[in-house]
Amino acid sequence: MSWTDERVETLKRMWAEGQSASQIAKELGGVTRNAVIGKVHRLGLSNRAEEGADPAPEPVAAKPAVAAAPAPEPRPAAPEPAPAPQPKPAAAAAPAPEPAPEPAPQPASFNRRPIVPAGQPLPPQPSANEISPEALASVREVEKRARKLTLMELTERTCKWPIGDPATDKFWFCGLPSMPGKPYCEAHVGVAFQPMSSRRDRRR
DNA sequence: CCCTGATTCGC
DNA sequence: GCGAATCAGG
Repeated sequence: MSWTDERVETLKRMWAEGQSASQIAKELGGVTRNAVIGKVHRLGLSNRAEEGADPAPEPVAAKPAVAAAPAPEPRPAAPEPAPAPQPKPAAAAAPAPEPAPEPAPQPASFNRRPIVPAGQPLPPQPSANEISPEALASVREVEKRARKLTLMELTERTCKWPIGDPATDKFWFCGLPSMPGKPYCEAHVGVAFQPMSSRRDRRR
């Protein structure tokens, strides 16, 4: 495999999106993460910091709150890392039809209903059970940081907790590092595997 | 161990 | 220019 313009484009885009070298390598295929990193350096885009903006520390979170209610910040607007609107540098004479990937417009006749996959491989949703407030808060927090992987992107070590409605585009898998030997990340393990007890003492 | 990026250096 | 091997770290 060689670094064609197209592949370099993908590399640039994904790197700008903050994807890891290994993820990019996986996407491109035929190259290792080393190759990707090497290319990144040769292209001189090693430094992901674009502007002289603040160093913006990584959103360190995820610790399931040991003491004191976490009181999760009501962060209303999901920042959505959608960067790089691809500044088109004035394409000269080219008409450039631009394929425009329209995301399947729903016909008005489309009847939406609360379809639930019925399959039982899906883990219990947080709302379906009594979850400890800590675990719940942790899950909410972690879902904001989900890597939003597709089914194909899951590996043995990525959290397979589904997020969103499978019937819509708003569906993905958590994708954060899973606990060794478990299918989910720490937060989701917390809500997936319950001791099952809470309602045991319902006295008659 | 799993993963990350950074660097070196023979090709 | 390329990228495996290696280094340095989380």
